[in-house]
Amino acid sequence: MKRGFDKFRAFLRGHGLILTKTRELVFREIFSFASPHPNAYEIRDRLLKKGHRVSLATIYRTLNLLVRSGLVSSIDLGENHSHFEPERTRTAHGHLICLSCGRVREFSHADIREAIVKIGRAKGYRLDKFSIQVFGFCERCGKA
Amino acid sequence: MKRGFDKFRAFLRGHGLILTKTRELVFREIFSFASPHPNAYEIRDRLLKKGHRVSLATIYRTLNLLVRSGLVSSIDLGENHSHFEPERTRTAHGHLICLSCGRVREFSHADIREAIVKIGRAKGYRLDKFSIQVFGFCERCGKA
DNA sequence: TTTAATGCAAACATTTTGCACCCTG
DNA sequence: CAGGGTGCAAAATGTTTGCATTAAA
Repeated sequence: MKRGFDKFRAFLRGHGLILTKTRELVFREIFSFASPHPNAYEIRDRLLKKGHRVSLATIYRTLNLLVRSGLVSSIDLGENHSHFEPERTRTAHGHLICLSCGRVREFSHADIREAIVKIGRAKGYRLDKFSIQVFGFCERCGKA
Repeated sequence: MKRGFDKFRAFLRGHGLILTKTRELVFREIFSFASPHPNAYEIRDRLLKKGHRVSLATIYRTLNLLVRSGLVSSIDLGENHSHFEPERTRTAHGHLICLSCGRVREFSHADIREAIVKIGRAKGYRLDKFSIQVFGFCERCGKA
């Protein structure tokens, strides 16, 4: 996503930070959607497989920058660590997590989004973002 | 909630476990709603103030039992640890979290609940539970 | 050349676990 | 008395940070 990358560069510049090779690698890995909701370790491993050795410390630091810039959001999939995904305001979506096999599917919810915006407005909040996690058993696992 | 307590006792019995004084204390603390979404440390401190010294290990062990029994749900409020609250299927609600002051308010969403159930059904999932977190700035903090 | 970025290891925070001892049925 | 429960301390995660070194403008 060229647009996103430019935004990242602008964010860095605006904060007196530099666009480095490493930051670009992390950015591109997330925005490649190679795995839809990677965690920090997955990002590290994927980069390593491509021959890029980036430390977890740097990955976390870059992830924090991306989250602060609004380009990436950190999501909770019911595990004990964070997952990350490109922020896509246009295509509002939630996550459907199978409690048995762990599979994560997305679902869109433009209608739900509207309902939430309305709720926020009614309570006087300036909304930033929201997330929805739905837990259950997928078709395959549900047979049990 | 008498009903809930009976359910806890039944769950324990059904798993060859015992209802002890300590487990009852943790259960009652959560269901007292003294603080609406306590984390493990808050539960420990509240019990301590009432003169009950319970170790964090036991609190976590009991919380896990309560979550497994379906009586309590673990929620993510955007901090780095879990919060817990009594499960209330009837009064479906989400959490509205202020990014500035951290205040957490609840909102009900019977309509959203229906939309989600419909989505789950369409995808062949047997739903267990879902959670919605909305982040923004509350009226007071939004002025800035 | 100057300032920030990186890797490493140590520090942190949260949660889990092993083990000796305690309680409960 | 037997089996699970508890506290303590140690281990296991996931994430952040201090510091010496490296790289970018």
